[in-house]
Amino acid sequence: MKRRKTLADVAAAAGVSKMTASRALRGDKDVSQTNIERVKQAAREIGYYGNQFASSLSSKHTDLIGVVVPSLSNIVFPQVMSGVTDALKGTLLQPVFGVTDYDPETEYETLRNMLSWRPAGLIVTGIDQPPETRQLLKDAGVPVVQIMDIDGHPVDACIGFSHSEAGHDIAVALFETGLRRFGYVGRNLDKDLRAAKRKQGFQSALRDHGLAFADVIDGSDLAVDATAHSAVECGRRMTADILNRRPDLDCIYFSNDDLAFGGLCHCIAAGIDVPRKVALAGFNGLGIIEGFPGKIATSRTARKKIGKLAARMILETLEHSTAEMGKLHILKPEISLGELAVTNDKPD
Amino acid sequence: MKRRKTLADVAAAAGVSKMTASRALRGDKDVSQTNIERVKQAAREIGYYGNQFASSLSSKHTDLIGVVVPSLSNIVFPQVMSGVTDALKGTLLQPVFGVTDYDPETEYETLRNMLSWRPAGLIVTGIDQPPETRQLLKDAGVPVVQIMDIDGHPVDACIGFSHSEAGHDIAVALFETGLRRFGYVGRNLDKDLRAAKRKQGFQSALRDHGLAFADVIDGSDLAVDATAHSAVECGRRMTADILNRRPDLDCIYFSNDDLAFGGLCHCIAAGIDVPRKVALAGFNGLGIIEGFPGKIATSRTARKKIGKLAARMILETLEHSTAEMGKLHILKPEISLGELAVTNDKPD
DNA sequence: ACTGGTATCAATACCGGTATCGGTACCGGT
DNA sequence: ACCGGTACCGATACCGGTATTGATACCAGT
Repeated sequence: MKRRKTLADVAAAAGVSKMTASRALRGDKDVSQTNIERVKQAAREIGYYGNQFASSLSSKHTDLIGVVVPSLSNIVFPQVMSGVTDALKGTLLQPVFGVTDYDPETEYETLRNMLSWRPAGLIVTGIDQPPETRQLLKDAGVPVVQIMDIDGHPVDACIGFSHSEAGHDIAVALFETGLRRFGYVGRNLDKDLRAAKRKQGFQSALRDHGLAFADVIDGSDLAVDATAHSAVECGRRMTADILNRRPDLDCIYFSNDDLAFGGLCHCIAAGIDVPRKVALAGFNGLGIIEGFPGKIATSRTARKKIGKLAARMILETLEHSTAEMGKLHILKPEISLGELAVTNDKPD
Repeated sequence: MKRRKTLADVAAAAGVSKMTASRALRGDKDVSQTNIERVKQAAREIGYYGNQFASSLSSKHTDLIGVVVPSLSNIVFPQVMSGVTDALKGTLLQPVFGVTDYDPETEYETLRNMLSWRPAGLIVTGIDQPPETRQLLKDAGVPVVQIMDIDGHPVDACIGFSHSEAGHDIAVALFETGLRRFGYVGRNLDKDLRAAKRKQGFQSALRDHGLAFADVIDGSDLAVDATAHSAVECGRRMTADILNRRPDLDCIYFSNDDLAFGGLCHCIAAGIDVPRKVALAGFNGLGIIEGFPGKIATSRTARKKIGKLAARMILETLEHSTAEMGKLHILKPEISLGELAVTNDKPD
């Protein structure tokens, strides 16, 4: 393997100094038009591409934005990442992704690792990092945006919405359509803190009306092996279970749309009329529920937009060295009741 | 913002030289036990974490594995990424992801950019890169694994399967269950070359029996705005369209499971018996089709495993400086006919 | 006491870029 | 002819680590 081309090679080929070559390639000023072309031509000819290590080390500056998400299997996070990528397209900045598997320890390590790359900014999912991790973020010395959750104390900027409120709100909306006997189906609540918050919010709304979940399946039952099956499949089975135990339920709140959709699949296969016999409510507003439009109530979250905004906020902060956008952005989920809505009122 | 801690600070705090501190932190040899502890203690106290730029520049060595995927919105690729991440967990290597949006130009730029990080290895989706991009991969001087497709000439190692064969095989399987009037529903075939290959393979199998697609919707029709809706929603609408035009179809081949599932949703809502009135076939074996087990025929691809294998192959190559695993791994998709199978034979 | 070997450490020279700053050439104005 | 200003360029000194080499101390063996 032959030696990699360096800037010196380009400079030599173009007949200029390293410095001029460097400036020409970066579009810096103080280079004549002829030399710009000469250098670029030379670079292309010998197949030169820069060395970020040298560049970043020397300039004490990177174009990296660290993005930490808990999971890749939940489509929601790739969508957030996609938003970030879009917002950064065309800028000089570039996202770097890290996955934590919902594990605080892994999260800490991932962040440490990212910081060793001296990113220009950080986007981190969630707001409930343990103290040590928070400290890391605080001391990072770069803009930090926490996303997807605002129930807590942000380290710096924060974009998202309140999950407990989201749970609360859809509970109220469902209650107002006349539903009374609620069940809950979820899984991985021990790790997915935000889903747990939604459940709590839902419960608190029920309590306001003197109600409580008539039945709960949260995956701590061994009824379903959460890891062996897809979310849709789990939702289907858990729904079968809960409706078997409590056929009188008139509404089931799921921890997300995938599970809810699984629930719908069960109901359709079992000939259960949704939403008249039992209403189903999920969370996120995923594309999947468009398969049977209006059947599943949900809270539509602006995932991609959150990613975009987070990236833009970092950009702003870097450019103006102070966030002009404000430190907190709330993108309240929009409740969609689907067919449930026609009996009472009709939003959108 | 105070100056970042450097190795020199650690060394000073520990009362040793930079070099000794460096060795101690990296677990290199030639350091006394007492000094190892002294240095590590000092590093912890002043909150030191390394500078990858300096480290990698000096050692001419990185722990990065570049992973290039075409999209984040198609759940398949996050799953591949997830496989890579898993396989790399516990090693010193670390994945860095890049997204191309199915655009060759973006792919080229993404790769150039990755190479400027001097990765230790590259995992690239697809095998049909344009010449210039291929050259980049060839000259990279690091192990390159192309994944997800083997229909073509790999640059180096290659893990995946033949899409045209996959299309061909499921066509044969479907034909053997007695189906004869086939329709095709897909979208983005201009960009998703692998989907196009499956379609071709399917067609060639049909030709072998003197058949052809009775009708094709590939999204070039303006019937559905491909970008405005989810894949499931698109599948639903396109299926409605094609069955409206050709109610006599007895099987529809979709470019993937999302679309196929949308098709199933339409059929269920419209009271069309699947698979007896019309059979549906997709591709990938996504979790989503477990919502109605057995209803959709599909080819189950080992996406996560492909990611894992690719990462492991890079590891192997780096360790032994020669791939012991062989340069080509074919993970042939497993055909699942679902309910169609019971009429003829029963696999699994 | 002398030699060779081992363990441990520090000084030095880079890695491949970029910031900085001091030239040089050339221009128009007087 | 002289001067200040501008445009352009290159030598030099780093950036923060690591590979390399050489130095030192200490020990066992003879």
